[in-house]
Amino acid sequence: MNRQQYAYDFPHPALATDCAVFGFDGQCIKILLVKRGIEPFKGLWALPGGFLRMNETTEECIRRELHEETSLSPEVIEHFGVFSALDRDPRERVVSLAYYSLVKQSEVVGGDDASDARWFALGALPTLAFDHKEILDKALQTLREKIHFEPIGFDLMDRQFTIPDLQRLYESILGVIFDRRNFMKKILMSGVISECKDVEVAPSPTRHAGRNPKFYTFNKEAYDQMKGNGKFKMEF
Amino acid sequence: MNRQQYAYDFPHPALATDCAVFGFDGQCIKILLVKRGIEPFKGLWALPGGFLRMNETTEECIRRELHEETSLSPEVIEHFGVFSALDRDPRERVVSLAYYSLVKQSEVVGGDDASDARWFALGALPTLAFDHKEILDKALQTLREKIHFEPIGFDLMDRQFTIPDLQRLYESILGVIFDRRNFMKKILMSGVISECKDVEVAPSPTRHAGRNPKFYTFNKEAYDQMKGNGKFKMEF
DNA sequence: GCAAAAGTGTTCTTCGTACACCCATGA
DNA sequence: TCATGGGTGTACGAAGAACACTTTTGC
Repeated sequence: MNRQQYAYDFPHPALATDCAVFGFDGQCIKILLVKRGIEPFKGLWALPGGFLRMNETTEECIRRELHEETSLSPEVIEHFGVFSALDRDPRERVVSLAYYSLVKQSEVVGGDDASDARWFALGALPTLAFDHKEILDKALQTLREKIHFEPIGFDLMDRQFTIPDLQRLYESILGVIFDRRNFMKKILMSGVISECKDVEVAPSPTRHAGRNPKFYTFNKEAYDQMKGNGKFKMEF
Repeated sequence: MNRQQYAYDFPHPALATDCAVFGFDGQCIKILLVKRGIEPFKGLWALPGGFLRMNETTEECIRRELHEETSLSPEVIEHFGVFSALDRDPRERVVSLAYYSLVKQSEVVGGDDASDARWFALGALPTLAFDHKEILDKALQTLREKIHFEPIGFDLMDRQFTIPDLQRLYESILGVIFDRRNFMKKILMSGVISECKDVEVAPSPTRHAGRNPKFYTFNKEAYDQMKGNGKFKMEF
């Protein structure tokens, strides 16, 4: 294979994408990391991602890399920042476009048991390669800011979910405790969720006692309409 | 000069930055554009910006380009998006990092009279080069979303400002009309502005009649403290 | 039967909103 | 003197916050 076969009039940095993938297991928020198989930082854990190809946009790039490295094809992938410190990659100048992704439990197909991709709780993160800790911190900050005002919590829940589960999600992300009655009232009054008539969900393996909760589903049409009107309000 | 002197193992896109610069003249919000002196799109208006150099971060890049092209060194420059369509630049594959900037009237040093940089009202935009109309639209959308919950309006006002001016700014950005008394109450109750004892501002040239308004200043320390507490609230 | 979790309503307070008059200034 | 714009307070309604008991289920 030819080396140095791509030449330009002026210097070009390499352009990469990295993605902080968030998931929720019913109790707390988790991050998906992959173990690096090559140098640099071989053996360390890193955010999934890779270099941009010339025939794809940056969002296509991160979706391709995510699928290659973790078998995921999440609905929600959003750009949130640029990391361009001069020495962030020891090989050459690499600018990284940072994305976050929100995946539902039902989108996780398994396959990450014996592989080199694993979910980590926020409190038990390993040492990360490159500046990925910094990227992850900013992703978390972005997630916390957005979830105050936008209904992105639903993107982390399965299509059918219970309100107590949703409350645990919010509490896990924001690090606070809400009153059950007020939380339920606020969610129901927002008008964007509706009760499921036919529940198609297996009982959660994490449930142990207590009354069977009702299941709800997110009503995207209602949300889009209210958002268009400027009538949507859900603040935490 | 040597051509094609920079070579790599795998193809690299060019990386550029572009910035939507917002200003407020006391009546309505304006955008700073520069006239292109070279092909492609020679003679058309464009957002200020340019290619990343290898010895600077992307934020340093957009600050340098902005200073070179418009003589501005604004306090506030924020990244808000990536534009990476394959054919967005006819010369070669160029990925653009999009920034917006908020400049105070007092930061504008003049110098843009006979030059190729001009302020345009939102309703009187010329045809823009590249995909810069798309970038500007997304910048505006980002500005409108942020100003709902964050005190970025102050970044467009001089250090000392009047509440009616601030109200005009909000109304101009959001395209709505507020009740004067309620607007003033909300701003004052937020606790982040305080009345100026010694006013050092020349009377506005746009004023024509009416009582002399009071001047206020943004109290950044109070804001930072309230933001840390999670106690800050100012929603429009 | 007991512990753990989920469903449900009311009161009080706070905040948003609607609304009208007087005063200072420039033309 | 008149037109324009800025300052000020109140009353009503909606939304948020605090708060306890009952029901269902697994062990």
